[in-house]
Amino acid sequence: MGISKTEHFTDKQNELASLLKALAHPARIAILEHIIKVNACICNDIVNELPLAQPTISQHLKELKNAGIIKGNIEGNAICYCIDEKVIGKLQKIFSGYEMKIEKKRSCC
Amino acid sequence: MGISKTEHFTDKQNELASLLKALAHPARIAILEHIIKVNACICNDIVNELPLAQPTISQHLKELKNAGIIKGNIEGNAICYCIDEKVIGKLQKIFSGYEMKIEKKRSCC
DNA sequence: AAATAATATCGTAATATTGCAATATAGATA
DNA sequence: TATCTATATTGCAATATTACGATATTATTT
Repeated sequence: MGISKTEHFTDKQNELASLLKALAHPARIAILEHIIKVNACICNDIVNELPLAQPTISQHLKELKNAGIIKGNIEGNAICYCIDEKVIGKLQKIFSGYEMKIEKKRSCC
Repeated sequence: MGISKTEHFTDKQNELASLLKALAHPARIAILEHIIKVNACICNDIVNELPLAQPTISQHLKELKNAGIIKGNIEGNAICYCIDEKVIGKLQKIFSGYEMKIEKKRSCC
């Protein structure tokens, strides 16, 4: 198949899975980390930084942008990308929540 | 293609991407959340809980187990699954780290 | 206005993922 | 030992993802 049966899960579960999928690629992690490091940069900086062709970088940036993880501002003929704190913050909260619940219970295995 | 050029990225980046991929499916999020909720359960509980066929659940469990997110103990003819705290803890720390770095800088867009 | 620079989009080939029926395996129980 | 119960594996069809060459778009520079 290759298609996920999203209709049976909660909106939160689908959203989280979708966010994680947007980050679940080493190039997109590398892009995220590079933007965090330099605070903001244009697409071409990333093309020079990573060993991938320009259309491939553009595609990865689009996915990160669609997920709300980064945002881009037009600056002349370039586009300045930076992190949108909200989504990373959301992920951090979700994993903190998981960890707290797991710590409370434990036992078993 | 469909193949990722992992050889050009750091081990940490590849590992994180791989972990996130293991969680990047609503069924696997639902499985994780169910196990957290009930602390530990056998595969069949999940089959009854989720609207997916037994082989599909088994496949998702395998991926979560390979990623180290859950672990399974044989109990008679059933297998008792529970969370391995280490990996969720690792993810929580990584996202906390990202958030701290982002908060420190900010500006731009 | 032409050339250049930065980015996006399209089309496509290679590969990966998802879901499940059919079947295998292994322990429990009658 | 035959049957039942729980889980895993195999094989396959449908779909998604990844990567990139070719090309389009848009703004800047000459």
